[in-house]
Amino acid sequence: MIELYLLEQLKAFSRHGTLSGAAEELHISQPALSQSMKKLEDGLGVSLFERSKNRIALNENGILAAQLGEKLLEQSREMEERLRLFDRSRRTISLGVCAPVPLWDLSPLLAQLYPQMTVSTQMKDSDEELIVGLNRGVYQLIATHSPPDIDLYGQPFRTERLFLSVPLAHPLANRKELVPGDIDGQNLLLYTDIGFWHNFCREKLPNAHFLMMNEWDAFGEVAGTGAFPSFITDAHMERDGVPQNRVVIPIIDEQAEATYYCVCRAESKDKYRPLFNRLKK
Amino acid sequence: MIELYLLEQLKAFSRHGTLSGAAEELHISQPALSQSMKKLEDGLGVSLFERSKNRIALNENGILAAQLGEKLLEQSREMEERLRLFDRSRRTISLGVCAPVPLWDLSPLLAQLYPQMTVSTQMKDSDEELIVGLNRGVYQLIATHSPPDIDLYGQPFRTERLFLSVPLAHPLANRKELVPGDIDGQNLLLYTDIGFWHNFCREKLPNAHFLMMNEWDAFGEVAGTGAFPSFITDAHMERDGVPQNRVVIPIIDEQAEATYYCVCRAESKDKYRPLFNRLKK
DNA sequence: TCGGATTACGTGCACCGTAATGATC
DNA sequence: GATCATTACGGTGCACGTAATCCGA
Repeated sequence: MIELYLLEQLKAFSRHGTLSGAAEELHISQPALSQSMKKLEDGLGVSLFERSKNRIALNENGILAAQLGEKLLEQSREMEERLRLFDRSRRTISLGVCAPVPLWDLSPLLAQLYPQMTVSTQMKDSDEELIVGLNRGVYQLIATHSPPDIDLYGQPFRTERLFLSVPLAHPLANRKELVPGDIDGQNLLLYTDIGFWHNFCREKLPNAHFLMMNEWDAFGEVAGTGAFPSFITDAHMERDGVPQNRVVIPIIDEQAEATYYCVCRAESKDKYRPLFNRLKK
Repeated sequence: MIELYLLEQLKAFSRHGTLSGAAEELHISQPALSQSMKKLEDGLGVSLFERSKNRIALNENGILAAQLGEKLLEQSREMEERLRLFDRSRRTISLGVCAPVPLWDLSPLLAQLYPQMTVSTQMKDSDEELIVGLNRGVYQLIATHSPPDIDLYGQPFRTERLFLSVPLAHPLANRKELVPGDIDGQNLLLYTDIGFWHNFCREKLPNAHFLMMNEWDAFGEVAGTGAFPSFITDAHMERDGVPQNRVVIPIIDEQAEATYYCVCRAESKDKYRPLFNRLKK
């Protein structure tokens, strides 16, 4: 049986055209490479080189061998790659979410229920992307804000409702409720990683001016103290409390309220049964 | 880089399910195999086995690795096979002929003109088969009894004419010439390896009874002394002389005379130029 | 107790390096 | 003389073997 390191050496020679050049690249001595190539010819039972006294070159066999060898090496690399990827996928749960809040429930639960697995998460704006990813195996679990198709399995586990947080002195501060039209055109402070809520902003507030912030802490600080209105949700207030010195006004719109569903492929239902049971509570 | 012998060992283990069984098949010791499998896991950076104290089995990774490994080994074998075949084809001229007689000219000429090549010959009943083989690279040269298509290159180099050889006492012995109808229905001695002449027998002598002989010497003996008529050709008589105590009668039929053409692919024309030149004489 | 896996340790070979030689420019 | 390949020879790592140990049926 011919071994791959010999093919790697042949490949190097094929690139350089000289044993010395190839040997240098391979970090082995020239005589060692010379012997290896003999060994390769011997193992294959086929001559691969035209040898003159101090010159060596591939013959037709050698050219073909170098091509086929390179292909084989490529396939071997692919195989290793696939194995490592498969292994990684076996020990990680890839979680796709449509917004940050579902993570608050799912992350700790997954860590607790599957302690030997690592959880990797990705946020997408659209449920469609998440569903495609789930079906393709990119995700094992997804959190959407729409009920799952019948060929998937899932259940609702949380709702989130959108409010506007404005400074006390803000013109809207005395309102009891708002519709998107009240906000459109304003300057608004916005955290970048909000998943599908971006769609709400794009569709319902096409004329608003957003000040995007991608650091959560900094955003929290500015949102709590600055002069700009910002969005906040019931979920956030449950966790972090109601902001001081701000007026929090509910937004009345069908898209201002979301129900989150945890979804997996139908065949994985049993595997994630513990998770779904816990989410029911 | 992972080496193939490790995959071979993994494959053996995958078949047996135990290290001891696989080690036996591989003619190595059990500890050696145990270490090899560790080395494989280490090289791949992936666990392949579920180990309990005195039991070891493939895990999901291992199952996949065994599958992929087997595929890779298969590809490596294919590569070796292809190389050896290619090498063989480089140093052999495959010659397809439609009858034995063309070999008398071509074999010695090829041996003389291409002394470093070995010549392998194959006989076929139909020119079509030969031409397909030529186009597919199965043959480098063919001898047909019909002129070559325009996309091929070839030239005529010999004719052969069919006679019937009958004992002196045979009812046909006084005839000056024969047509197939005179012979059909008779018992005839026939050598098996006659190439396209079989077609003549099938088409023109559908009711004849053939006594097939596949050994040339034995055939020659029986044909020269026995009571049965047999075919003979001018080429044979030129080489071996006219048979004693027999009457040799020409057969009158368009298919009873053949002109042989030596044919190669158009792009090989120059390569076989020396051969064609010699055949012209 | 037997079959099977691992650990520990020794060994031989194969691969590689160094040195020397030969050959061509 | 410089470059490049081969031959010769010596060293070392590694794949394998043997022996010992542990474990479970």
